[in-house]
Amino acid sequence: MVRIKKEERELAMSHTRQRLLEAAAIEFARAGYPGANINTISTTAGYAKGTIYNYYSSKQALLLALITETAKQHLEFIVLQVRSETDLTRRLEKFFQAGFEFVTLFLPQAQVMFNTINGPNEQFKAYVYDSYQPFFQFVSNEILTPGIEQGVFRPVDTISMAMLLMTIYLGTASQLNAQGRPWLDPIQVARLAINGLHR
Amino acid sequence: MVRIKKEERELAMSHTRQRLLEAAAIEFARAGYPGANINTISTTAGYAKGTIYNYYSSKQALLLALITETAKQHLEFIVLQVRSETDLTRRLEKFFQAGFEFVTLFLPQAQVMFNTINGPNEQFKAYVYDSYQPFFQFVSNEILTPGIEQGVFRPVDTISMAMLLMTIYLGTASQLNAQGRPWLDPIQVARLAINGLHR
Amino acid sequence: MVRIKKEERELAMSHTRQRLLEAAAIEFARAGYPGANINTISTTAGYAKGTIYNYYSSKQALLLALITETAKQHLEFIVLQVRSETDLTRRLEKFFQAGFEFVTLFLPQAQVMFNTINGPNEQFKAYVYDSYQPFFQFVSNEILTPGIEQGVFRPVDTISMAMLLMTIYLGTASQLNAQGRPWLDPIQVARLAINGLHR
Amino acid sequence: MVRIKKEERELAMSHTRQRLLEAAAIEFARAGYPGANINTISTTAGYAKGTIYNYYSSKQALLLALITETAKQHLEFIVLQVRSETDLTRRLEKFFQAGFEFVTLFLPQAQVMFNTINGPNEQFKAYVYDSYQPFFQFVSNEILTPGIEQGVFRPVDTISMAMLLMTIYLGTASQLNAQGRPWLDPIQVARLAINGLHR
DNA sequence: TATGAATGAGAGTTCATTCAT
DNA sequence: AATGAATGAACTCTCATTCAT
Repeated sequence: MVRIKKEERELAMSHTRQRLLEAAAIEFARAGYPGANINTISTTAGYAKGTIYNYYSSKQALLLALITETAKQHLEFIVLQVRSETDLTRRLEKFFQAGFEFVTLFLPQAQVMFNTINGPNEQFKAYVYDSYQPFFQFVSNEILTPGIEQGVFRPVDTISMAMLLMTIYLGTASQLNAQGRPWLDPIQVARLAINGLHR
Repeated sequence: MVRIKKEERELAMSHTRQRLLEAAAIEFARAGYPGANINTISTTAGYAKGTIYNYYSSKQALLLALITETAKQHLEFIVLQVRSETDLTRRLEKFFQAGFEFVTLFLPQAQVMFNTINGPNEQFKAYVYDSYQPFFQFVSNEILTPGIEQGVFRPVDTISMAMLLMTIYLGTASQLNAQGRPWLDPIQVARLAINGLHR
Repeated sequence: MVRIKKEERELAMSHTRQRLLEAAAIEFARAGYPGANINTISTTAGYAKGTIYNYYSSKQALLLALITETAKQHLEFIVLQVRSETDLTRRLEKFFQAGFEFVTLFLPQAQVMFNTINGPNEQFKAYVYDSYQPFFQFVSNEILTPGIEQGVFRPVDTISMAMLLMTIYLGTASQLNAQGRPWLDPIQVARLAINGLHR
Repeated sequence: MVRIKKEERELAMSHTRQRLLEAAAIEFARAGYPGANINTISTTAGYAKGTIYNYYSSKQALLLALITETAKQHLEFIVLQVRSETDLTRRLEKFFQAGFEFVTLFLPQAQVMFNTINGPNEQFKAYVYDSYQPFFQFVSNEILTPGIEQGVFRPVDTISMAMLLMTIYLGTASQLNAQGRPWLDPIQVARLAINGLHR
């Protein structure tokens, strides 16, 4: 009895948490961290002002939770698609394609990441980098290193090149037109990177 | 007599204005627009809180003035160096080199531009784009178009490629290490772009 | 259950609102609109500075709410007493008497009205006039017009005479001695008006 | 030589003083004392911000000087016209007529007096009353007392009636329409007062 | 005498956070 | 678990006043 109630409660709380994170993404994207309004987040999620503090201890904690969550989704989303290719050049292409697709599908979340990583708050920036470590590892281990080994790519420092590719991806995908879509073509960006990497 | 006095005064005011802009760059870079503190800016510049309003009508006006000023300097700085080269490939390389150098020399100003262009405020973003129009024109007219005509570069849409290059430049140059220097090598970035552009 | 809670809350909020309006009257009366201090108002009402903005969106909104509220009370107070008389001359006398009594009973509110109507802010002045329209109507319809019809008063333009009487009332009742009481006798003022009106 | 220079200087200063007072009247009338802007006053007068402090030690001192000056002019203006009549009833009428005329001719100055006397600042109010003492004396001594002696007016307490008449005059003359003219007819107001006073 | 750049106290307002219900 | 009234620190901006020139 108690068990069931507990489970129900946890389910409900998890649901609330999700709604709050979604609302937080929208509001942080709209106004940036300092400009974001806690009240707006709660209201958008369908709750009252105070509710948010039952789930997150502060505005800052809310942002960090959102970053963690988004980084996880982001990695998962891209890894799945990239791994579906075996050809390394195709993988690189897919990396940019999937990346741009993620931006389109999870626009507010993506905007928050971009703004945070390009924003002035060093603490938040570092947190994003930490959260994206697996991402760098993935690009290095499953695209660049095997590509170099197979002689498809020029021999480069994989970690720093992974960072460069990530930077290019983030930089280009974050340039959005009025409809909130990237105005650069992922294929064009990918081709630039591929040409630059091919031996 | 009056003439000299007036000139002296204008010189002094211009000096004050410069100090305020410099301090504004530092503070806006440190904390972003919403987090920047007007009092800190004045104090950093060596003046009292109210003085800033003798020169700029609002915090927003101050930021816009800083953007205008920085864009002018930025363009001038890069154009001078790029034009010293005649070879188009070297020009592209120089573009990235000079760009990265500008970031190192005018770090706070550069950070403000990067943060603004990647920040959530659409009005400010548009203002930066407007201020950088001559920049796009320059890359298109004096690097890409002649390069394509001479057969050095692949035929591409020069305007959209100029934007892509700018985006890559901004994206990569804005990734700074703890010492405030770009942790990517401009030559590496330039080579990627050049390889991507060569026919 | 929820119903009761809601009602309780609304009651409490209404109470707070009243306290804030009372405090606002005192402070606006003490210092005038531009000189009034929001912090003082909140504190006088027993709340913190910010609380006021949970109820009124701005200092201006607070003043307008106070004017509306006071005009309503003022009209009600005077109408009730004037209507208790049937003789028109007595009604006019009662009008002044009740008016002066209102000033004594609701001194800060009355002072705010007087100061506002005589102050330099045209917007506020117009708002007061609008709020007092029922007042002019009342004096015209229930004192002057029937008085003229019964031959008690000289035939005059009732609306402009109503304004004149109001002006005299406001002008005389607003002259307060150090104890905050009108230093003119309402009866004396009324007699002047009555002699002036009698045929 | 020195003598002449001194005189010249005093003449110039007196001229400056006049212009400052005129500008002060306009600005105080426009915005009230707390809302009035010292800078605007100086500029309106054709001087720089600091100049005003060479003549008046503070904003408050400026207002008091303006009140003194205006009261003097006001009295002079009315006394002259009232004394041209010998009939006491005509004198009372003339009192209102001249008073309303003064408002029309010296609108900003008049508005400042009205606003000050009806405003919340007790110190300023008291200063106005002091400055108008000769006025009360004049009405009492040269209109009411002889009128009662000649049996033209009812026997009343002249001082308090003088105050009442002044209050009515101030109250009615201060109600200005959009063109800045009193919207009550001085003759109508005078007749009311006369009817009220006649035996 | 006139100037106007500099000052800084003080204002209205916002909003993250608390906590009693 | 959810609420929302209350809080008060912190912010941008205004403007009377000073004073070196």
